[in-house]
Amino acid sequence: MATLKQVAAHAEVSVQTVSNALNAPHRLRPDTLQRVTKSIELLNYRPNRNARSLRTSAVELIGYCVPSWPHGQAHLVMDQFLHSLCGAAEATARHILLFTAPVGVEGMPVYEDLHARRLVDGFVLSQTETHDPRHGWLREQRIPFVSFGRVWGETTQPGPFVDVDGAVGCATAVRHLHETGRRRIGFLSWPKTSGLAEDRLSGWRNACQELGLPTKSLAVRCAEDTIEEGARATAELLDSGQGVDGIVAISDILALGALRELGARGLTTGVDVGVTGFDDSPLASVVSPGLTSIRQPMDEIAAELIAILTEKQSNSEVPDESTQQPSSTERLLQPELVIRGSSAPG
Amino acid sequence: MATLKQVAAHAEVSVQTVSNALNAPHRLRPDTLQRVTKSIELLNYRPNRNARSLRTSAVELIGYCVPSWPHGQAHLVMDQFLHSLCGAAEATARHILLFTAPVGVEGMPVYEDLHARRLVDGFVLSQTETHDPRHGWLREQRIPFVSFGRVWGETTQPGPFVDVDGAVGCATAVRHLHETGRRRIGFLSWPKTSGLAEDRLSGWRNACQELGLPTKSLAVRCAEDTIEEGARATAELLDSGQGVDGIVAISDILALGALRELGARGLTTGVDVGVTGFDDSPLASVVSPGLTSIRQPMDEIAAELIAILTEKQSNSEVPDESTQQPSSTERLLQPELVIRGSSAPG
DNA sequence: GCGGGGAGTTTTAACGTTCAAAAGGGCGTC
DNA sequence: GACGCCCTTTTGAACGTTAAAACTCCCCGC
Repeated sequence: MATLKQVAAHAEVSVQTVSNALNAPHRLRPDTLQRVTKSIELLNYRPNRNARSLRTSAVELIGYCVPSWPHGQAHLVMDQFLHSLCGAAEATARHILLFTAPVGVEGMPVYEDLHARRLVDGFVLSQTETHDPRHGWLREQRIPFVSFGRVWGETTQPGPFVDVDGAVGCATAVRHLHETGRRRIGFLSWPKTSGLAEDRLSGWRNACQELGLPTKSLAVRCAEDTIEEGARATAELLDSGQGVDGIVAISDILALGALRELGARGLTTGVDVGVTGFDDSPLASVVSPGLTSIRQPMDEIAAELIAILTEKQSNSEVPDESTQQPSSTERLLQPELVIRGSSAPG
Repeated sequence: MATLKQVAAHAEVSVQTVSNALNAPHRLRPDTLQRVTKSIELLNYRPNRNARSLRTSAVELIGYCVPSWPHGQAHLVMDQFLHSLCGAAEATARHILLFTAPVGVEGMPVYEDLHARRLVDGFVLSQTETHDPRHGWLREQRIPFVSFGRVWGETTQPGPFVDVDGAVGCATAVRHLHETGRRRIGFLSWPKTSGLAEDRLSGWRNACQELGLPTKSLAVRCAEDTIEEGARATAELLDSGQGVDGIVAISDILALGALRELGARGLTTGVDVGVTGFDDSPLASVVSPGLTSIRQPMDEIAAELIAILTEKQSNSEVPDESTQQPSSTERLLQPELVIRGSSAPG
């Protein structure tokens, strides 16, 4: 494996010149640059990342804790997210390092250790919980991080975040169902303890009120995110005798439950009742009729996450104690409604 | 951030002694060890991984290419796999580095680059395809790797692998359905081009023949892995007039299609017809009745992958040109049938 | 002709760790 | 008491890179 020294010898220049050829080519005379470049190619030289990181004390690696869900409750869009995140990281010559850690504050020593041993420069957090303790902890330790998802239950966010406007997403779904002629639109939600759920619920309620649609007793809470619960809640809506003709579900799984219940009752999804889900998970396109769903713009999210994290790092070189302003970067991105058969004009 | 030097000064020993305290504690006199250990704890010292890697030229990082599927066709158990893989890596003080690459041989320069720049020691491959070119390429470059999944279509495997015996899995499913009283068991498969599918199909066929059950025209191929196709194939089976009372599906998605079709015909899953899926994806437990499914032992798989990769690395220190035997490590693990309502005694 | 300046290049000195070899100290042996 | 040996600790060098300072030309102005 060729080193800088060998390239230097081959091109008959000093090591530093070769280094400059790669990191600051404008400093070289054009002919020298060309000569060095040729030697680099000829010897198939690749800089040793460890040596570079040791010198510059930047590893260009970003830590991401792979979430461990209770069995059966899986993150159906995680592979999409990871793919986007990797892509965004690579666009800035960085990579993603995966690790596991206990949930909550219990896991913080793991984060701290990875940072102290210089395995990563910073972290991308996801699966934020209400009053998530990780953000504040990392902030105190001055460990760079950015969160995918707001921390619910706080008046001010404990750090930079990127999130998707779930309320707007649900409002869009409501308006779409309204446009296709639905007038009694129900909402399948989660327990009140979920900040995420309350946010999305508010989007549904506001949109309905704006359009002059009823909301009273049209929101049903599901105890867990299963097809079974979605079906049960749908049954509840249909049995309420309000003539429900549209259902906005807070997740694709619950929406699938709705589809099942409609089918069981001999109703035609997309004709008798319009249904939308959330996340545009693989399920949405695999089911039939296809499930209209609210898609989070993963590529954009990932790009913003990486951008915030990298600009944070370069800024943190001047950690001015006195003017320690939060200056948290906050990005709220707009989701996109992917329309499929489940909401076809009825 | 404390360094070895600072710890050494604090404990009044040389740097090397502190290094030894961590890497070869038996070399120190007990009292010295204790003094050094105390200083390490007091200063909260953590070795700098970059410096260590530079010196030892081992980064303890394993590359894994995050698969990019055509939209809609997702890897439902990827998060399980990644979680297990991370855990196994961490058990040996290693970590997983994620990256993206074009599929097939096109992506090999990315692998080569990561290895040349010393970002990773080796790779875990997955999503192997028939005649996958990656394995041979890596082998030629003498880049350590291990494959999750056999390379189908080869007479000898091009490298070490860990895989799950899909044939045995399907045979188990057949026997289970037989035990619960089913006598005409169909099989939902994929196109013939999939080596994976042929393997699992053979398991179904052999088990049926062993039990004296019919197989003729009881295997149906689905063009793609969707609920729609699963439903269509199930309809085909039911319409064939053979009195099918059991269905072994090659994937959970296809099984879901079977469930839907049964429901649509007023048949009760688990009573009239028993159904099994494959992978025990989150869907299996989220659907109702729960889907009996064949679970791949992810933790065990991951542990074997990491074990093979790490022993490979320590062996490769003696790359004896003359006795260049393949010596590929090959592990075939047994899957486990997770029984749920979809196959309840009928 | 000589100092000033700038572009291009080299030299020096790290970054934090580990390996190899050398040094020190205690102890038994003859 | 000199020698050798083992056990522990130290010294010196190296891993491959980059930041910063130093050096070398060469051109310019006065």
